[in-house]
Amino acid sequence: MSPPKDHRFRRRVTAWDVARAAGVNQSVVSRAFNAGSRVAPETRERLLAIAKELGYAPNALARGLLTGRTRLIGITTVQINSEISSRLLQNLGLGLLSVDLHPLLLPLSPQGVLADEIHRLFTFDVDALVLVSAAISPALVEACTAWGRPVILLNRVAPGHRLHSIRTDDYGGGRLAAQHLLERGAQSLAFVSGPADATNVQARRDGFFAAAEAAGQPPPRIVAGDFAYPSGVVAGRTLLGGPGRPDAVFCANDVMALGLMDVARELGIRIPGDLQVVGFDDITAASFAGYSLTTLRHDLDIVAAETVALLADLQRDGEASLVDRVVSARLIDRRSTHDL
Amino acid sequence: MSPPKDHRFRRRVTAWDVARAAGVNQSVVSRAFNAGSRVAPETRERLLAIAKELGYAPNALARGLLTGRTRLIGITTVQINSEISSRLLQNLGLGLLSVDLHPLLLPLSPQGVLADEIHRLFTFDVDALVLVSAAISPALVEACTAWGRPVILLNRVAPGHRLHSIRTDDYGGGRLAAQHLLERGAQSLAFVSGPADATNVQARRDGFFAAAEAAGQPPPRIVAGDFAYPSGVVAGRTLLGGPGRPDAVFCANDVMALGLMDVARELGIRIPGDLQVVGFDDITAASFAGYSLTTLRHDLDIVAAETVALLADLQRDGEASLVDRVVSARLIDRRSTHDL
DNA sequence: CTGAAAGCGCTTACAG
DNA sequence: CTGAAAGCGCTTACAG
Repeated sequence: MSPPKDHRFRRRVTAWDVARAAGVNQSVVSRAFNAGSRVAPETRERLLAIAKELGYAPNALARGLLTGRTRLIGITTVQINSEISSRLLQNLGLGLLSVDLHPLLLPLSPQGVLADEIHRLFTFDVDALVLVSAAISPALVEACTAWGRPVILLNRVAPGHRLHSIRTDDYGGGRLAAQHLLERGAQSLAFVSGPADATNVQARRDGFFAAAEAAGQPPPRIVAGDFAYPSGVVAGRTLLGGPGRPDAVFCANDVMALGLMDVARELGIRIPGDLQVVGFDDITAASFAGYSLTTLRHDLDIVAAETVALLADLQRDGEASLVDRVVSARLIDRRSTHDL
Repeated sequence: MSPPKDHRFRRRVTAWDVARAAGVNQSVVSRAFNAGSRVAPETRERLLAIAKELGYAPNALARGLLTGRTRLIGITTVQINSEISSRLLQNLGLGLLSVDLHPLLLPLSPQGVLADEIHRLFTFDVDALVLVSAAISPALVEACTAWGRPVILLNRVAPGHRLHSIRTDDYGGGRLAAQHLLERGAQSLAFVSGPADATNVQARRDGFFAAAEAAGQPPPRIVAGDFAYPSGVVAGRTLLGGPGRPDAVFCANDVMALGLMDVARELGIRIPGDLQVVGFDDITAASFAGYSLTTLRHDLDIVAAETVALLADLQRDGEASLVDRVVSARLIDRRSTHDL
């Protein structure tokens, strides 16, 4: 086989250049860069040195095309800019790099339809897919199934499908919230909800209600929210402005809880004296001195680490038995439920 | 040329399958998928229909290998989990997809050395590189220069090098902060700084000091910070706890300003009556009712849009003249400097 | 307009 | 242990 002709667009340093400089066949260069291959140790060292000098490194695309393993992991996420998603993405990305896997991103606007866009990742031949906090539509499940490679859902579930799932225990977190509030003497509970299509919000609510019922409480009052700060303010005005004010509120996320706390401050309602508040997420602002919000913490490093471990296994073994890992949420006890 | 044999690892649907099903040559299938190529319109339609049925789409890796354009854009960022970085990443990613470019992520831990890791992106043959708020070391500049393809710095500069730069006007923002505070009657200014290696912090400080001097003020007092909330609290205690308390503070970012405001609240110092505060970034929490922080807003959508436009140009033309775009920061006037 | 062929940069059986 | 060759899935001159 002969060395390649000049490239149309640009000239890269290739294995042929190294081979020529070393006076060996190109395939030997390839072997020098593949741990498993038989090469004379001194040959390998010599080739590696020449490669370094020439600035050569194997082209990952060509390798991927040939081996069927691109080491590319498709990651798709709506709202990278939410604190939880972005922290998860950071942890995940760092973990992937540590096992020589590379995140190819497919960010989606909230209005975007994932099932339509997902094919972009397929054309790049990603080895696996990680869906971060994305809504899982039937069309999406179908596309993933037809695709035939591993898919991991983060903080979402799609029961009855061959999709791996790694997630925070939202139900357990909801239970903890109710138990904690009741232990501290709460008499009338309320819940501020999130977007209707987020399956994890439902789980948080269900856990909260179940624990309340188990303690002999009537069903908590529910106020709608959409995860954003202003909806927490609105919920606060609704719950705290009129008669029948609850003495304990569990918000489906922290940001809304902060809005509700700001309303309480405005109305002169003392926290935790007159009102206890619990959030979910443990965002940075929850620990600010001005709030000190008790909340349920996602263990995102665990979620990320488990995801990376699973992906590394899949690279080795091709397939793995279906994973459904639930990471428990931890209650972070702060002043919004707890006087110093 | 004959159709390929069975693949070692898995069988994809290829252009050959479509060609066989349609009774044409594989090259015709390729042309059907390339807008610029001559194919009989009816042939194209027929092929597209068959492709759809078979679930065929051209493999982006093979295409990239051949054309020298992968449509992959390397994006590297330290701390995706900071609100500004993650919002920038979200905007950027969305913009890239809209021009059929794909973000390959290289996240870095704060201790990570970018110059060492950057080669990973080179092996994937990315068409260009975008560095988000990364420290630009000489080694990094050298690696990028040797690589020879376009590099865009976001919110950083590296004067004297062939690296494009698109950034917020930090200096101008610093000036605006000082002017705004002085207009509102501030008598003694202070500045809470950020990490020493962030070039944008220096620019904010320089602008702030320059405008103070231009107004005949003595140089503001400086307190060190590191961008994190606790350092804002410490700065607050330092500045507000002792004698010679300033009546106006400009913080290098919002998070520290919030820490300082929480200290003021604790000490019973009224904002803006006794103390005016200005931040930088306009993070979500700055607009919370409990803070209502006046701040300088990055126009991240503009930064992202300009970046995408530049990358799209580069795809078309190969090279472009060096871009150094400065996007002005906008003062967002809230209650921390302004009674209702 | 379509077909046959070369080639992108690599990996991996297959000989020797 | 090394060389020669085939092939991953595509694009693009080159003929006809």
